[in-house]
Formats: sequence, C-alpha cells, structure tokens
Amino acid sequence: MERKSFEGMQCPIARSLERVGEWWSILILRDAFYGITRFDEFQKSLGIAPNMLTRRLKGLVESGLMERREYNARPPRYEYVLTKTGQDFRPVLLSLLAWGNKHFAEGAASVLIKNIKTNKIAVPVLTDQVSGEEIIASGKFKIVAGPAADDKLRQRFASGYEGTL
Amino acid sequence: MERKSFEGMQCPIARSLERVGEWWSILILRDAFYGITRFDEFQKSLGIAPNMLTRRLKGLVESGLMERREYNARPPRYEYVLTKTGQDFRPVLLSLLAWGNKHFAEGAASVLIKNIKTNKIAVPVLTDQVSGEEIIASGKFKIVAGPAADDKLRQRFASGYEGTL
DNA sequence: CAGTATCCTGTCCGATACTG
DNA sequence: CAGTATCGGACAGGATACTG
Repeated sequence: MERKSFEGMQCPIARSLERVGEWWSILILRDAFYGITRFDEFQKSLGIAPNMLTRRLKGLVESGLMERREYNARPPRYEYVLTKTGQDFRPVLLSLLAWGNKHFAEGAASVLIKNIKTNKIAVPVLTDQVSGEEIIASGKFKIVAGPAADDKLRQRFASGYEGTL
Repeated sequence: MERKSFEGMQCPIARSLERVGEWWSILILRDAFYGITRFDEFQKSLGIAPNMLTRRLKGLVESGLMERREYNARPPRYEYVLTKTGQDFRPVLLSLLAWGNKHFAEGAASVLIKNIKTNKIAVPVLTDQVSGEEIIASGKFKIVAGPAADDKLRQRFASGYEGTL
C-alpha cells in the first residue's frame, strides 16, 4: 500500500485500510478462511495472475496477517496461513458478506453462514460484548475520540461530527 | 470500479468490494457516519483532491450507497446522505475499526465506541441473531454455498474448502 | 509446485487552475 | 459552495514466458 495520503493517519479504519486496501488482499483472506493455504490453490480459486498473487501475499505477510511456512524441506515448499491478527479479520469479512447478501444478492444469497448444531442459517449482527446490546441502529452508542487521537481527528469530533450509532 | 476480474463474481464479498473497493470510498462512508454531508466538508476532513472526491461520491451514488440531495434551490446546493443500503454498511466499518484498534493502535485506541447510557467503552462482537451465540472463534458455524452460488463457488466448497468459524 | 521476470495498460490519486 | 478541467505520476493488475 503505502499511499502517502494514509501515512500517519490515526484513524484505526484508515490504518486497517493500509493493510487490506487492495481488492485482492481481502479476497485472498477470504480464501484463506475457506482453508486455502497453497500458492497454486489461491491462483486457481481467484483467477489472479501469479505475479500479483506473489505481491499481495508478500504484502499480507509483511503486514502480519499471514505467515509463510515451509511445509516441506526438499524440495522447499511453502504454504500461507493466517496469523492471529489475520484470523481477527474475520468479523470484517463476515460483515462484508452479510452486507453483500442483503443488498446485492439478486434474489438469493450465494454464500451463507450456518450454525453447525442447529443447521439453521445464522444472521450475524454486531453486539456490544459488555452490555449485550445490539450496536446497530439502536441509537445507544456513539463514536468518540480515544486517547491516541490526533488533532485532526479530535477536531472532527469537536466540530460536532458525532454520529450516534 | 468495474474491474474485469470482479464482474460476474457471485461471491457476496466480491460483490461488496465492487462498491467500496477503493480506499476513499470507505473513508467517505466513515465521514458520512460521522455526520458529514457536504462536498467541502468531506474535502477538508479527508484532504482529498476535489476531482477524486467527485468521482468517489458519484460512484457511491451510483452504487446506491449515498443519495445526492438538493438542499437549496437558488443557488443550487447539494448534500450527500447515506441511503438505507449505505447505513447498513456500518457493521463493516465498526469491525474494521475494532480490528484496527486491536492490532494497529500503537498502545492506545484513537477512536472508540461508547455506550451512551452506561458511558462505558463498548466491545463490538459478531453474534448470531438467531441463536444468540458469538460467531467468532466458537467453532460452531460454517460457511456454505447458498442457492445463488455459481459453479466456481460451489466447487470451492465441494473441494473441501469449508472452514468452520 | 511455487514461484520469478518482463512488459504493458488502466486508473487511482495528487496538484493545480478555474467556474457559476 | 460545489464542483469541472487538465496534467502527470505511481502502481495495481493483466498477460505471458520461464525456472528449479
């Protein structure tokens, strides 16, 4: 990534985008969650050019989202697995999935989340772990500038940009 | 957007990315949630070039995420507000925020979510609205191909790519 | 199998100037 | 205030050929 405009941005959303801002990065992560680990599986699944795949994979490794592991010594063979940081990206992916399903599915969803136990379709919603309340559209939550906010960010909130959620 | 590689993709994640794949799009949405509506407010807040802002805004309107509304007749003045589809994007933004806070905050979070009632910091987690269970890392959920899945997608799951969540 | 090496195109994005 | 017009650079991404 390393777009100049995003360097030094204190907003955690912008910081997240520095790591996964490219199209392929997110799609690669998606496939990684599906269990894909090998270079050529990613390539086949995504239909991505090999040089691009190398670049994105390298980026994800550098950002700490994936780990390149040798799974065979002679000949040397590598696989790519999600790190803890990468695994923590799952809620973003699932939210993206739910959003796409809801609004752009053209009649029917193409990918679903199922509860293994009940075998029912799950509906992912964001809730507050502390109070147990649903965060979205409840009007009971707000975004505030935290301790590490820089001046620009603080100003955004000071000028009244304080949407309740 | 309109990258060839993504056209016709049936995966809802890819479809979502068609709408918000660019860096600025997501940052614009973020600011829209903060309550920004006017062209020049977006520009100041983001530090984005005006031509780019025009393009991204136009894209978001075409994708149905934002609406361009005339709020003054003479002279004609416009503002940009989130549609229902755009508002539904909030969980993605909040997940991104939580992820960034957790892993790239350098000691302290710069933006936080607070419960208005209790004034406590909220911790957003994805849960299944049906069963009430936390989806992440519970191992009780899996992604499956839905009715609208195309062959490629179906094959992905048929070949054993069925990560439990 | 897991890439590297080249070459090429598109467009994202920035900077600046200008307008009703 | 809310943009349009124009220019230029960097790089994401595509296509193809090649390697241990």
